[in-house]
Amino acid sequence: MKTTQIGNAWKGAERCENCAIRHLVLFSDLQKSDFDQIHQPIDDISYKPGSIVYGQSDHMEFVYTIRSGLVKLVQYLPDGNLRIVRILGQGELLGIESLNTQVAEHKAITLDPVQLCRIPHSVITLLQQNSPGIHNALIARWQKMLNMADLWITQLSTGKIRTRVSRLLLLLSKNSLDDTFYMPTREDIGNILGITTESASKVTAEFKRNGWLKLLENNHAQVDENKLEI
Amino acid sequence: MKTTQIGNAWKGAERCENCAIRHLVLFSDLQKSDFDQIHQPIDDISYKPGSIVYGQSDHMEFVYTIRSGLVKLVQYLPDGNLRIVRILGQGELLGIESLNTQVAEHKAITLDPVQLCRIPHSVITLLQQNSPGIHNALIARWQKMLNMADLWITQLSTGKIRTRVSRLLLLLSKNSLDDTFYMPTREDIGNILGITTESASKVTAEFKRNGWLKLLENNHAQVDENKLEI
DNA sequence: CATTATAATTGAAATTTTTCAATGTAATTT
DNA sequence: AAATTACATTGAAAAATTTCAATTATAATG
Repeated sequence: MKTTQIGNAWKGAERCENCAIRHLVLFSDLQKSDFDQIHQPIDDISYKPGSIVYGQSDHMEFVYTIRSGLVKLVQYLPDGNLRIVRILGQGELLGIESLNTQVAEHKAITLDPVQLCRIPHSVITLLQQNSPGIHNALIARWQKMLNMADLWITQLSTGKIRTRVSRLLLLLSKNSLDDTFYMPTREDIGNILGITTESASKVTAEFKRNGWLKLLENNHAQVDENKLEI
Repeated sequence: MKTTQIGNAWKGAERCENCAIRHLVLFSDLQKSDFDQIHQPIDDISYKPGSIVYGQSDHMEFVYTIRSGLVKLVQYLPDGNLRIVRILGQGELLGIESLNTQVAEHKAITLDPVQLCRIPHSVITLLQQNSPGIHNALIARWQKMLNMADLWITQLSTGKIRTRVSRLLLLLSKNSLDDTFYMPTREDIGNILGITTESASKVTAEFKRNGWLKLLENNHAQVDENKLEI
């Protein structure tokens, strides 16, 4: 975990102001004067694949903007079982729920090399008082999260396994910028769909045999969207 | 569908101000001066069980506060299949997502006799500009929705059917104010859990035979929480 | 109250999914 | 490059779930 301080007590958030992906993040609507209010350091942190950003029930003092990479949100059942409830990517906010409760609802684990900006709760609170634009940015994130959660229920937890694996791969493919996408491990596919690792493997192996799914370097893959959509 | 106008162009929202469940609804934090800004009518509407409040993809100009009763949110898959993604009760907001997009993400159907307050989007927009308290009230609803959605994924879409039916009944029971709760039809249980009506029936019938579930008048029921928790 | 319609239950067979154990493959370390 | 480790695949049997068809119970209606 490598940390670079983006702003600090005297420099404020000038680097946020000029951030290459600012249009994608929470601060897109802010003005220069808004940035001048920020006096807490906003750190830019790099994570290796498989790193735990925070754990379920952790006390939280930060939220995290994803600059690049993918993060899975995992939730545990009382019996120790778990389910992956979302996968978040660039521009999305980790730990948004902790702004109100100070507690993380999920465990957040990086899937690939990830860069996050760590924003203190106090920065958000301050902006909420003085920079009304931040509200819409936050609500937009809530809305996106809820849409994704509903999609998880409707598309990924309903129907036969083959259908659900198809829907997941299509989703990953269509959300990707190029024609390849991050291919989760079979275990993760299982935990996304609520099925066993073996069942996930049987279906993905079948798709590969059919030529509908091609595995590439670096945990990436490519699908024939037309074939899977049937 | 019986409508009573709560406020109107000249009376404003004085009845909202004195609403018996105001502490539970979106307007809990508002001051007298806030209510004085409201000049659009807020109607109080009664629905019979099984009424459609709005449909998926409907153009929306209102959100709805639940004064009493239960409402299910249904989402359709492209193939015509459907899933119930949430059940909402007193104090919760229907159509919150339409505040940003003007479009309903779900079909909303009443489960029992329901009373709703229909609030024009314009009222919320106005309050967002002048009454900062409304933001927290809205965010609290987003957060509750997302918690419920995650719970639906983790608890209700994971595991064997018997476990999932147990979890659902426990959830309904624990969210209820008294020791009875609204018992969904077996078809609805199926659409909540993503299983067939028959499977839902087989398990609930078994619970009844075991004496763990008792059906009462009026689509209500009671469970032995200790037995189901095993 | 009798009738009709709707919802719930049940059982047996078919299908799907999991389980368990073994093997194959790929990536990483020594 | 060999050894080790982790991940992926496969097959057969067991278990869970769906399907389909029939029956029973409950609610709604004239």
